[in-house]
Amino acid sequence: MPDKPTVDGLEDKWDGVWREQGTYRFDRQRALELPREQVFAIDTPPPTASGSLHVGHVFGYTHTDCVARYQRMTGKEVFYPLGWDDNGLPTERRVQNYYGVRGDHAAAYDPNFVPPLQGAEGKSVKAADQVPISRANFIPLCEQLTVEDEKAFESLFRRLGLSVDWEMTYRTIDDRSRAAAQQAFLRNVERGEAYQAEAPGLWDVTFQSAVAQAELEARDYPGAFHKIAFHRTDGGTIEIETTRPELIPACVALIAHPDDERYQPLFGSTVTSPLFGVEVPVLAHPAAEPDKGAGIAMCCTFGDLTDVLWWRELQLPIRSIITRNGRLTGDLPEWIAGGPGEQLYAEQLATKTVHSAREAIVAALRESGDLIGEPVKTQRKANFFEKGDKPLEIVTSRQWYITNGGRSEALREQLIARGQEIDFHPAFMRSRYANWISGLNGDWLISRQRFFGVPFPVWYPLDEQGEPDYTRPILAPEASLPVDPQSDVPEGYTPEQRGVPGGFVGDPDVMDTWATSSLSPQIVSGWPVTSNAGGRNDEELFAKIFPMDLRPQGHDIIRTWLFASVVRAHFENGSVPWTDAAINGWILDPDRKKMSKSKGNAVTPEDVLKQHSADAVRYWALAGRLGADAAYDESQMKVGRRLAMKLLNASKFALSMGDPGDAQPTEQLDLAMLAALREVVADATRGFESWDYTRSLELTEAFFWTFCDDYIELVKDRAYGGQGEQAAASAQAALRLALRVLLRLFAPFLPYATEEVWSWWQDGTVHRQPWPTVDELPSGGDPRSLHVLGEALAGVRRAKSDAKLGMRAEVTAMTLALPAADAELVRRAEADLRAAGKITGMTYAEGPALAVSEVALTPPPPRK
RNA sequence: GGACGUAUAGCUCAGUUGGUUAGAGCGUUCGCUUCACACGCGAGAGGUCAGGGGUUCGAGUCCCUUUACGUCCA
Repeated sequence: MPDKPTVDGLEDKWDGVWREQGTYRFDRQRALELPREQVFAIDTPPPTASGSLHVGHVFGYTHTDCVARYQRMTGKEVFYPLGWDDNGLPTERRVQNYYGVRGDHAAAYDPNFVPPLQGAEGKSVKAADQVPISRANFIPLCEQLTVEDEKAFESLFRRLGLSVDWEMTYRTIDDRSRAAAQQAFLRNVERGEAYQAEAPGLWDVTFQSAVAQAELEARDYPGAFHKIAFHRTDGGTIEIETTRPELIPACVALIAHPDDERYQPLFGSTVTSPLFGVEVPVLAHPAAEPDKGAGIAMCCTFGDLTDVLWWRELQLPIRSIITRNGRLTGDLPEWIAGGPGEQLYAEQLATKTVHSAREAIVAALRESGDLIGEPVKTQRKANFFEKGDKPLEIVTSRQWYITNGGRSEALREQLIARGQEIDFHPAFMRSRYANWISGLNGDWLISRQRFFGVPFPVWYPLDEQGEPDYTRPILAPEASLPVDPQSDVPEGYTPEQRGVPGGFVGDPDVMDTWATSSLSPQIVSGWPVTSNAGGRNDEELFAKIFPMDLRPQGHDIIRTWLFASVVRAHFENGSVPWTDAAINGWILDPDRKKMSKSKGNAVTPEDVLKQHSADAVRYWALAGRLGADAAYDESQMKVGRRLAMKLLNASKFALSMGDPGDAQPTEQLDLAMLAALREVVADATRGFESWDYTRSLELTEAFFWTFCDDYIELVKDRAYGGQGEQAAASAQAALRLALRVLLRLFAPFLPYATEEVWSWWQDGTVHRQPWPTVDELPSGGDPRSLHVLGEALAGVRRAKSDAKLGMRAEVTAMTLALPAADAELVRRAEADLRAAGKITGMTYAEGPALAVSEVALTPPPPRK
């Protein structure tokens, strides 16, 4: 037992011990032998290991750890792995900045490639200065850097005290994950749940990739309404308002609401577009908004998602002019060729950016007189990729999709019903899930034209002209997974046939990262992958723990990770992936804004942990309730640190009173304190069982302060022997009994301080002790006794405080007024009260409520 | 425009099936070297429970409504 205990340094000491002793190791054999309800399996979010963590991460992970620790102490075998979501765009971007490179599908492989930079941070390298390199050169850099980042993350999570089994980590890009993602995909294809389609989709010009609905973010974007005249055959005009005049050459129809009387006479007629003279129909569709602009809109294929809807539902032709690089197509569109706008298009629009094309068109409209008035500036809502900063375009391309209910009422209902099988904590989070499904407008687009991800296990045969035949995809056999179609060769072909007529070509795309991470329950639980890549198939374990117990995650990814996981388990396993979902809130900075690295308001957890200690940071995190956003608040960490310090000091003091051997508590006050603790044990357990562990912490903490401030103060004289040996033994026994229970109640919250104290006088780790039960504590006491004695002591303290004297002042006389029943409780512990209050003279009086009066005080002698 | 959530002390938050005088911590004020802790201890001040209406013997809590804020969707 140290002389001056401190929380500093406990992390290094105990993390090492826990690692060495395998304190948190998952015992597979025991799990298999136990009944299912005695196993607790957690599907932890794999963090994106790109760059540094911020305190927002610490928040959610601490909550999960607290639950894991509690469940472990109740005797369950806790399955608590952790993975790294290393594939995907965040990693690519970090690699680009770190090494000063950029993936380029057109670049050739360089076997002797050395990156121009090592360890650059942030945006110190301009995009234009990044060296374009081949996919084959780019991937190894991603591999290298993520491994480094993951080490830093693990070390931080260990320091935080996460009780995960660090021997069960996985990466979403490792062999097993890739094989699992590919196998699940192939089965989706076989069952008709995945398909490829040539269809209009959202496209990020900057990242050169398709984007899914779940990755959208609507943002305000400056624009201007242009009032533009379309020409009727009778010589009149129809005026429309648009923020995207550059799309006039792509116009396929004008559309108004069917009930709009202004346009009803025109439905079915045709008009011609200004400048280009293309004839387009005037049609009716309920998605047109009568009170927006002129109430009639031009439909272009494709300006936005409404255009896609119209195109699909009204069977309109495709007149696409925006290409993947965000510029207008360089080929003269056939519907413009030979018309009045041919020259305009060829000379001023072809290959131009959207921005320059708009300027050219507006100038031409002004000249032709088809621009009515001047453009009016406005803020329009535009769709952005959540990680991008240019509005998304819609381009038509061939992509893979997984059905998710967006185009099937029946599937939508099934998936919403799956949500009913999951207990959400808090329960209202289920409506986020159901709302998202109800609002889906298409299937899940999973192709990404990126580099660092899981490739599609698919090739396409090439015909005599060297064009791929997408109708006959060559699927990799399950036993061969994982495959990379860029380097692996499909059965029946030779490497020389790659890219030549009559040969084959690999699908160049990778999957959306959610298409892999949505399988995390299967990946971690041992779901058998036919090839057993990575050697971690475990059919027995999978049968035991799937569906898992708990999915903890943030509310912002209900629409992505949670939903996608339910979709995959629904298809592959015909069940939910887990029975409970615990949804944590965000960390807000003091201005109530979400803390995030990109906003520059994030605090790095390394410094915070060092400054306040892991227990302190955990205390802050665990004081935030499930589902509620929490303010970043270092003052709460200071409180946590104070609590951990108090636990060390009070425990040291209590233990220093002496070891009573086999003696049992007999004194009334001791039994009263233990009876109060019985209630705390019952309530704290109830808190955990109802997913309200914050309440358990509050209850335990409140009791602990009473224990320190009142109980210890009241009994310390007696415990030192002031009332004889037997009375001392009772106090000593009660102190140790209480401590043994308190340490276990605190263990899920403050793993370091509790383990430290436990080690002073007990064997083994506190984290493998059984969760306390009321039966461990004697039931004979009256909890009210501790309360009344505490009140009486407070009265004495108040008198001294009012007299501006120290607590060492002697009370030579006082009157204690209180109800008779309470007086009896005080009398039975009067010696304890006298000693704690330094009371040498006191008399009792009858009164309705406890009150201390007529106090005579003698100041303490000055100390030398 | 729709869905969900939030509104209680200067700040961060509790407040159970409706039931005494609405609680805690931080901060603040005053005091105290007290033989575990000054990273400490003791005491005090501080609230029209967002506004309005209703149900009830009784409302912070239930119902209606208004307002503000947050998130997601359109």
